[in-house]
Amino acid sequence: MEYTIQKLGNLTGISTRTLRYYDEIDLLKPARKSSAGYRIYSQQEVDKLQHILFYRELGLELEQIKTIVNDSDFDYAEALEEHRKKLIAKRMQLDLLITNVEKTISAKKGESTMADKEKFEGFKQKLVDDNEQQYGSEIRSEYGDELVDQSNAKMLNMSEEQYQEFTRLEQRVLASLADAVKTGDPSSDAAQQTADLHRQWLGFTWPSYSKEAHKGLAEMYVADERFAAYYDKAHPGAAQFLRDAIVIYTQQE
Amino acid sequence: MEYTIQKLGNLTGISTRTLRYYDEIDLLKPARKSSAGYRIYSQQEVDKLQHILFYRELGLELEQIKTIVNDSDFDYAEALEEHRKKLIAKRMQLDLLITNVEKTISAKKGESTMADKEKFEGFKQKLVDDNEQQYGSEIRSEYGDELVDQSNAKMLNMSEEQYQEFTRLEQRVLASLADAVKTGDPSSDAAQQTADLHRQWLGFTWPSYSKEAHKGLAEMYVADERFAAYYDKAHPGAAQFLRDAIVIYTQQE
DNA sequence: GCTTGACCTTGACGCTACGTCAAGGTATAT
DNA sequence: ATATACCTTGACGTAGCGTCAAGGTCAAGC
Repeated sequence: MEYTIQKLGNLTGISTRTLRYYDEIDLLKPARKSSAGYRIYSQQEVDKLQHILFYRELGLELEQIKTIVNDSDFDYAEALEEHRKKLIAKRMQLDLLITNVEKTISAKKGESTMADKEKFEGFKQKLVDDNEQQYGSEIRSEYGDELVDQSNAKMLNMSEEQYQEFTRLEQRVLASLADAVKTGDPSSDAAQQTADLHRQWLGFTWPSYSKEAHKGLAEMYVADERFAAYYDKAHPGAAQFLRDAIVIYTQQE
Repeated sequence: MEYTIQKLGNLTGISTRTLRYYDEIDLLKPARKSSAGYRIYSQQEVDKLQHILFYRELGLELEQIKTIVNDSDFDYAEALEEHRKKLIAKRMQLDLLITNVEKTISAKKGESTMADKEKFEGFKQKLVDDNEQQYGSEIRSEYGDELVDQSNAKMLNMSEEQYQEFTRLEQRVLASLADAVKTGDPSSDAAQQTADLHRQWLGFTWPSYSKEAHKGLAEMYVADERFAAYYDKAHPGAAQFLRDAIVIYTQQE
């Protein structure tokens, strides 16, 4: 079966302009051209187009897609993982935006008592600061821990001390965990202390404590490899160990 | 104080090209031009630029900003609210994208037993369906339940990023609550929106949603002083208010 | 064989918000 | 006078097409 450009367009829901563009950038070339210069596509191109659309659906850039569909021995996995990171970074930026917009809205609505000018100045300053922070972290790496930490701090709207307290506590959890894991016993005092620190740490971000939630989170620590990696950084097997300790901890009392 | 283009650029961190561009599109014109044709900006323009940058920071398009800063009697609130909705819609699209990418990654890793072709076909179909759903729901309303549910589904396998997402959502609940409580009306849109955010937030830690459980938790918010203290931090009486809002929310429909 | 209408071609501008030369004039200090 | 820093306008490039525009081709009906 052969298709003219419009036939193919109707089949796939892609505009003829787009198909011509894909031809132009060497992403998808027709099988041949008719004597009058018409583009003729065959089944192979239909299949290839489906591949292309698949990746386009995932938000990849056409240049990347070109590489993927042309190089048969391309590392899809890595490309996708890379792409995922980019998307997540984007989402974090969006989150920042949304928060700022919401702040602005509520400030505009709520505190008309405040001198408008003054308010504005405050916002301006804040945004400038935000900007610098963001910019700085962008330079550091694509989206390193810093950005995450900073946006967290900002978002949490914690006071600075609180935030430091929070991160300190996190460090203490890690340190304590590294220590406890050496005992090899999740029911040991050291391990149970770690679990308790972990509970306190949770208190910063969760409004309430429940054993079930705590245990649920612990399960996630082993189920999700990214989480696991975070804790295993402290010591190999630490995520598993922490899970066990928390399970015991939540069964207590 | 008067500024040449570069002076102004250094003052505000904006490139001269950008300033020239803003002149070109009539967003920010210099106060006057020197005899040699140099752009001269005065204090007024500095202030206006700050306004512009403020809105730009919020992700508004320059055309919109032009309207806002030129029409003195413009409805900021509505424009911002509109913008917020757009951002949220974008974020949900991003969430879907991320989900799809993750699905693809895990499928590639996990089920290499499946014939590649077959797998692909499935995905294609799935993506098409997703697409239609997405498109459909976008038409139905700005962001219908489907999208919310879909993004919820993803959250159930919480990863590290998702955990951060979770904490951010929590902050949004608080911000929204602080805003809503000022209306004094638990049935107001703002209050109901807060309740809805709260529901979404629950989705992170509860395997399934039920109105009863939701309402039960709300009751606890006033019964237990620790809960109350947490929410009252946002605004005195906020816990009570949130309870009332959730009760109304769960009675809906 | 001619007309009509549907389909095809290439070419080029438009969109967003600038970055980045390029070619040439201006201000200031030495 | 010269070096240097600064200014101007003009124009191309970015991603992924949408949207004319001007003109050639094909099948069908007369």
